[in-house]
Amino acid sequence: MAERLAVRGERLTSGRRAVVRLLGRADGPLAAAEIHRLLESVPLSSIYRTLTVLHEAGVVAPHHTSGVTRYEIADWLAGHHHHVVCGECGAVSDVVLPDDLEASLEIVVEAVSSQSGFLHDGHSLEVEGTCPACQ
Amino acid sequence: MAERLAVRGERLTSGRRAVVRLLGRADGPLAAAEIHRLLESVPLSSIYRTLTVLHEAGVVAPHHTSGVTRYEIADWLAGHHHHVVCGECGAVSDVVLPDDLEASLEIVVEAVSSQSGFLHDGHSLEVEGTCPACQ
DNA sequence: TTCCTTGCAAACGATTTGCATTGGA
DNA sequence: TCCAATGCAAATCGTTTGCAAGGAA
Repeated sequence: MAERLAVRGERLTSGRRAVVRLLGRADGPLAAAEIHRLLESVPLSSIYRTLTVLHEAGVVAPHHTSGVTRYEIADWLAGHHHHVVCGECGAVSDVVLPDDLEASLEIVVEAVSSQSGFLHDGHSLEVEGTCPACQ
Repeated sequence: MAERLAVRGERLTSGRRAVVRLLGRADGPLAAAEIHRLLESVPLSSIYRTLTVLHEAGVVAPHHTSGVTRYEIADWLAGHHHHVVCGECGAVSDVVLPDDLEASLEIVVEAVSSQSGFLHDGHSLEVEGTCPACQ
């Protein structure tokens, strides 16, 4: 993963390492502000720059919810999964599907992309709902 | 649909009607700025307010992509459908699935929500890809 | 006539950027 | 050593809001 940055002539500094470690421990995508709250020593602007670099290097993936952009470790590093988003509080939680369901989802995705003429390179199922805490 | 607003003590004015008509003609969700470009006479702030009111009344549904919020006519009025999003230019296009695929998608959604403990009230499959123009 | 809606401008929150300084390979 | 990364402050972008004036029921 470090090579992923090195190849692009970029450095894996302590600040960047801290952001990656934090995202690795999280159980859902995090917004820049949320990361900054947990990593007070790293200024917000550096977190934004780090997330941009990591995204371009394919290490993290952005995810848009209710006006804020949250990032998480990319699928190829953390494993493929989906999200449930709480319509009340905005909480996002990861869900991993059993292989058979993932397979039938893949069939649906193929259908969608062929019907639209888009070249698809990924998919994410976003389920809207109400989280246990808000119910 | 007009009643939907009337019941809430709100009015279906010419500006609001224009926004709804425009969204009805669009073949994908539109952002406030995009609507404003097509409806120059309506000030941006009124468009934002109109979209908020229409959302609360359940007439339109918000959709978050690459940092901007786009709105489209709600499923119960326009029919249930999904989106393909272009990773290059951000274009969003609607896709309607045949019943059998929609049924298998529903099974997957059930699995996701039961696994997460969320009470699910809707779903949207977001397929990321590259649109014909950007290929 | 009564409220709701509109317009405009100012306020806001999230994200980006310029520039001098620091630090990693 | 050299070039990329950092810190800070100012700028930008999408979106929201206060308030006085206009318009629908």
